[in-house]
Amino acid sequence: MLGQNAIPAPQSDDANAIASVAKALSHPVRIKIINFLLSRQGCIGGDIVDEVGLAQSTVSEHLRILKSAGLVVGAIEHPRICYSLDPSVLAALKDLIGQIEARGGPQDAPCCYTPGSRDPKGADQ
Amino acid sequence: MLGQNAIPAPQSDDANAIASVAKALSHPVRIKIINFLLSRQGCIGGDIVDEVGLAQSTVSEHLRILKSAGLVVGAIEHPRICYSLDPSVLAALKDLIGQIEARGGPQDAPCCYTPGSRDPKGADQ
DNA sequence: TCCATATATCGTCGATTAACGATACATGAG
DNA sequence: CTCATGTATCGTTAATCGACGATATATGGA
Repeated sequence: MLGQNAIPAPQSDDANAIASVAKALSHPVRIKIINFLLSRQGCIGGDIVDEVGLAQSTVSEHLRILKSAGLVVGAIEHPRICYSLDPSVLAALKDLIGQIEARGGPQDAPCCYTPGSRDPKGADQ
Repeated sequence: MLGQNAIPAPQSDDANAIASVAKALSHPVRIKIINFLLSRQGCIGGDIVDEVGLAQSTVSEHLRILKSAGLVVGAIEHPRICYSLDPSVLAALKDLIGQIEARGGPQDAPCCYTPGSRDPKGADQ
């Protein structure tokens, strides 16, 4: 937990960008599509429709979301589209995760600005 | 509604877990809250309500979402709650991002299984 | 030319989300 | 006990999402 002062905390500009990428990742079907793209060396046609058990139009919509988030690009092949992953938009999210991990768990944080009270016990909710 | 219920897809469990965490990160206000928690050494009371410009009940709801995703824990202090970050649930998402980044951009992937066609140009929409 | 294949788009419907104000709940202070 | 403070919950409403079938579009092949 040392180097993170070299990395400036993402400001409200980045909040929207990070949230957009996270939103694209926030559906199990889209995670499955990404895993499927990872399991092949970068290209698939409509095998994705078989992989997830949903209608073709639904899968196309999920692919549209992934593409508009920049996570997936589609190169036009024959009548097919060749989909592949583009990691560049993940940098800010990865950085945020790194910052969170860099600070360790909540047990490391001595609880804060109460004048004269006892130690914080791990109470949730 | 018979989609991914009983499908024996390999990483089905993982997909749900990753999507849940990503969903908690998929709103700009929640990213701002996380950034605010990062900017302090782990603890705040209701300063979050001042930071984001929303109603107290709305902020409480966002905190509830972050807590139920496991990203934030709250230790009860005086009348306040001491919030802090818990990085442990981020491991799977971080791993997925690492896998995507490890494979490089789509330009590295020679496009796939079309028998005798030319190179794929970057056609996106 | 016409057909088959692969993908995208449209319209709809039910479910979920995000926001708010009002109010309830706990607890330390006086 | 009563009040003030900080947080959570409830009820509502508008907006967005996820899924579907039907249909449109593009293009290679017969």
